[in-house]
Amino acid sequence: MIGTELGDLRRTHYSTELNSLNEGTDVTVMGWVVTVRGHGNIVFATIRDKLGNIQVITKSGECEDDIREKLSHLKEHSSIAVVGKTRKNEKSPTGIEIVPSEMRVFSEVEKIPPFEPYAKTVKNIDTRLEVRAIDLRRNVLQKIFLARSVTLRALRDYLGKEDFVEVNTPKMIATATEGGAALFPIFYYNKEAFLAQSPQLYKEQMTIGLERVFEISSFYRAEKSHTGRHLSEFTSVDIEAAMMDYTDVMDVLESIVVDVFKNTAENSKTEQKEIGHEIRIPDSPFERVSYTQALDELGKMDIKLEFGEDLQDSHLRSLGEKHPGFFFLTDWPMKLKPFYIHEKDDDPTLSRSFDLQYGYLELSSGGRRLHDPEQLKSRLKEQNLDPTSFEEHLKTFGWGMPPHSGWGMGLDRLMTVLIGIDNVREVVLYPRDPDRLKP
RNA sequence: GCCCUUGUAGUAUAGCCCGGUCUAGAAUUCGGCCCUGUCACGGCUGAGACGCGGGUUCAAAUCCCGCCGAGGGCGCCA
Repeated sequence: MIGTELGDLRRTHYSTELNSLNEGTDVTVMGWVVTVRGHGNIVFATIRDKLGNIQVITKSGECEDDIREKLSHLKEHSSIAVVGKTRKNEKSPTGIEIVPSEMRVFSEVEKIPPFEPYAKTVKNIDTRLEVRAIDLRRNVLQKIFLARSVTLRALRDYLGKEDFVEVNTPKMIATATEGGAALFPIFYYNKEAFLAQSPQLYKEQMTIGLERVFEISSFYRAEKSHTGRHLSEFTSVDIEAAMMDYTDVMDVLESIVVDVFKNTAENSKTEQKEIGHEIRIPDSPFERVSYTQALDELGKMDIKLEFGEDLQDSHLRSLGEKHPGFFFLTDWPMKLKPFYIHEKDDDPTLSRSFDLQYGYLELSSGGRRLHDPEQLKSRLKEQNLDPTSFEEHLKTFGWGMPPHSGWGMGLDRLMTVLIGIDNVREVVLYPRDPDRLKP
């Protein structure tokens, strides 16, 4: 019997659950055709679902001829259900196979797919992104996003244990004059508005009531960056904590990174195998290198920089070679840091700030924030920002803003490090960059 | 914004440097036929491509120019 509708039919087992069943058990599996191998009077097909593959065998005399006939012409990626009995057979790839008594073809492939479902590597990332949904059906991609899911859970678990409250801040904002990265303008009824590039101001305000907050969300930067580590829409992990100095949140960052690596390593064993990368748990504590030390180290490599100069990508690459793996770059000059960063007590030209590096790759940056509104106002002026644009933000500081610190970490970059891939687009479902808005 | 690389069937590629051998080759995919234990089955057979527009030349996939597309790097990056 061959049908086309789901009707009352439901899956009874996933492919990987069949091995524990007795021979002759009635099962219904649902999934997608991977390959069909015809031999005239005997036709094999491999069906995949989200957990794995299972072989279907249609042999003349064992199974209706029209099922065998139909199956032999199904194209890869077709979505089907097979109802039948299990049979153990050593010649089957998984030791068990299904002899069908009924088949339903939900959706038959008409167009030729751009690549085979079993393909491990397809060179052209653009071809894949054009048909991302099909791309994501490939094993490797499935495993990457399963690992990402494990990582997200580990982050939430850890921060929850440390009494951080998960919050959701607005992504549509009114202020455009925060300096730094360019914002995406949007229409907000009859007003101009922007997509948020960070939860910075909101998460700071939240420390008044909730003390410790975190957010994992998408943010937007209209920078025309063409690199393997920038996206126009990216996922950021942000925390902000009252009554903590920057060294305290560095400790949080260090242990959450180690914890996430440990957790993801343990809970994605099959994923790592499929991806072909073994997650290594980093040694802690991470090395802490001050900006001033970094200048010295670069000087010894014949790279002369004046105090106050920003570290270019090439400089970070040199530092990254000297400090492979994770390390903190701390105590940056005030002038290189945003207006809300707190200076050091013993040297007001230096800030209580840090970046977390993985080699040359910047994973996170954070620091101690100013909580005195007057200081904030004068810092805004120093950086040629208009304090009136920040009135909404500043007024909250008049009601008992505590000392606080925090950081933001790029989740997509963290995933590339975890998985050992060098392009963030591989670890984002539908990446957005200056040249790609679809699909 | 700047720089480098690149564009050949559905896909991934050979050919390009050094123009004629290209009627553009092999793989996979797709169509047809054969096959009762395959497993990316196999065999036979058929179909399918030089991004677009100019130029050089007796002759252009091949050399030159422009456009378009793609990849990467730099810069930018609360």
